[in-house]
Amino acid sequence: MSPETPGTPPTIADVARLAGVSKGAVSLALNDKPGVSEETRRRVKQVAEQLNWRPSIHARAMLRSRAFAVGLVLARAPRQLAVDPFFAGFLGGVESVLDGSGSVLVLQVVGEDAEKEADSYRQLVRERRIDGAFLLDIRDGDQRPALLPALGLPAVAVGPAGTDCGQVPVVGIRDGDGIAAAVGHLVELGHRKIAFVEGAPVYRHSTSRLDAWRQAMRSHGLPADLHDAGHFTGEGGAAATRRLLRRRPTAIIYASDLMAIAGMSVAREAGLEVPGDLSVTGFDDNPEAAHLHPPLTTVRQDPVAVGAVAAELLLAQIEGRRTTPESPAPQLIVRGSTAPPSPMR
Amino acid sequence: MSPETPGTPPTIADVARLAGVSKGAVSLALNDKPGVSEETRRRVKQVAEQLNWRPSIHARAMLRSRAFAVGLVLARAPRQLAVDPFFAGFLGGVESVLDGSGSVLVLQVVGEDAEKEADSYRQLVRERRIDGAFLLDIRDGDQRPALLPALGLPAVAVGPAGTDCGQVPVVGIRDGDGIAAAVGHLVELGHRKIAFVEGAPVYRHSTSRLDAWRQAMRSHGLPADLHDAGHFTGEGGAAATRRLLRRRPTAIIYASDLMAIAGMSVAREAGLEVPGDLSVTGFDDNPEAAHLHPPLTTVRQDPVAVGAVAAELLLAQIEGRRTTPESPAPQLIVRGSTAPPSPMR
DNA sequence: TTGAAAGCGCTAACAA
DNA sequence: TTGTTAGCGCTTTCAA
Repeated sequence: MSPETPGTPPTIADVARLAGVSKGAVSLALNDKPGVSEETRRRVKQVAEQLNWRPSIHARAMLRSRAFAVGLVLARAPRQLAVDPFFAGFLGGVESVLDGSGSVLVLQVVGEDAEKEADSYRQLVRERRIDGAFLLDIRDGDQRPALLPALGLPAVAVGPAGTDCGQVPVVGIRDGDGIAAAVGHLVELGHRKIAFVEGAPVYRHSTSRLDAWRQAMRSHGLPADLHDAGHFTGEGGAAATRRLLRRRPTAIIYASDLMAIAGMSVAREAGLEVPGDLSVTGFDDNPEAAHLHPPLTTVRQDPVAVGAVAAELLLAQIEGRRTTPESPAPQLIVRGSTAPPSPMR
Repeated sequence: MSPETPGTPPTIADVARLAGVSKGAVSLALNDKPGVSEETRRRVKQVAEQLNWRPSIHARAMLRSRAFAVGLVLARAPRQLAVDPFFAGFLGGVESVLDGSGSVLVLQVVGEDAEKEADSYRQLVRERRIDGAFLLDIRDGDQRPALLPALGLPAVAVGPAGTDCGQVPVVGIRDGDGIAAAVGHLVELGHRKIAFVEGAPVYRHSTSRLDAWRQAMRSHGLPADLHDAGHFTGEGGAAATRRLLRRRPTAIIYASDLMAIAGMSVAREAGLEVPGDLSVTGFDDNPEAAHLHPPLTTVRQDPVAVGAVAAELLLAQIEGRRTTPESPAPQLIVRGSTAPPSPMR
């Protein structure tokens, strides 16, 4: 391994001196621009390699007015972040694309405060810290789809397919297809009283799942009247389940695994067997889902792919390229928490 | 709300011109340095406010050779990230401190490859992108405690209390106390055959929990022979449980909630009641833990506090200040998955 | 093909 | 108390 170089990192002047050329020549040589002989280019590259030199990101940023960084601002309480396996996968996908691109990710977590969130974006722009931004957790009446273009900041939104974000392109998540698959699966098993526990109505990815459930129910000729909000929390999911159970559904579709897990416990405490007396489906395919008792039937998205697509799209926008990204379809994972309804009920 | 300013952001020259002073005066005025009259300072500040001006981070970075950013490089597969509520809380805590500091967080996720991880740090330093870094997931034979100081990069490690990271200060997580509390709780209930499922032995936070279990068992005069590795995954936890169950423990302590959840399912499939025939404890207090059936007795850390302490320490180190951070104690949350052992077994 | 020089936006040392 | 100026490390003219 090369020896580490503590203290001041080498500058372009060091490279130039050692290669016996001017700073300008070094720049041309290393950026593969014409105006320098092959021989010189080779020597310069070798010296740069040997010195372990990289251009200072700040010096480059001053010239090109590019920060070589993209931003992700999240208005969520840490606890709400922990709940969400989508986020971790998304990050991984983003990084996989950023990796070779020369840009890095600047992450800010600001708690549930839309105003602080907007200020974060403003400040990142004013300080020229980022060249573009991701827009997650699109809300009802969200100001960001207007704010980011107004700031002159390229942006990519991630949300349910069909979401309108004005000038901001959207990587469409096909949550709806996942919910429809869950409804179809349950109908096929013979269920007719299929309830739905939505998340937090302020989020588009919550309302879109509710809408998808409604539409799927209607398309099967079933009433879409049994639903309640669980706010994506365990407590909320449990409370919604308690209320819904009074109306005797034979199956409940939850907009998240966490709520489904809480719901299963409530059902069991009410003396119902899962899936014998009540079928349950979740959403997300948390790591726990496959290892519950019974294992949870759920919808698996591919957050890594979504992150990669979003990052690809954002970089393309920043660099003025065009791409037509494909966003992956969700998948229904059928496990043990769904079964035909009991004839008793 | 102030109108957004698309296009080129204002520079210090714009502020100077509008305020009718020189650029130098603007700099002094806004950084609250002496050498400028109160009257001028007031006017300059007002103009800056009105123009919505912030100094370019890159220009400042060139002068002070500071990037006003700190780095966090994570060598984990996205799936392994999703499993871990600690990480999300830690991020939240870090951000809460960074928020008012003028620094931001640069995050890199590189997959499980120690060499890529090291290269990430090297590159961030060479490009002068960060002023300091966090060191998480300390492993056996980890090269980073040597690498980061060699790169001249201030760093703060986060790991089990007592971990030696050479020149890198460690924010000690007192996992051991949590495990000891779990053992104590079970012993008090009357258990004597208490097994332990560790995580992935390569991580210090895995071995430290195993060691804590051993030591606690011995201190109660019990043998510490029933243990197995579950690698922090659901599959691993299930497999370890199957093996351990043959040796008829009355309780199993798991090094993570995910493994505990998988273990409970395995026990139930083997015809054992939890907690009637087998008591179970987890670690992390995942959002699901309280909503399982039965709810899981587990150890809760305070990852938000840990993140805040680590960030505080890192900033202090970068700025040459001294602090003596306190790291919070973990807490045993007793729920329904633990009970006195059945007299039958 | 090469070298010298200007300038990106800012701070700090200087002179007025 | 002020305004001027020299750079920080780099890219990009422009001359040689």
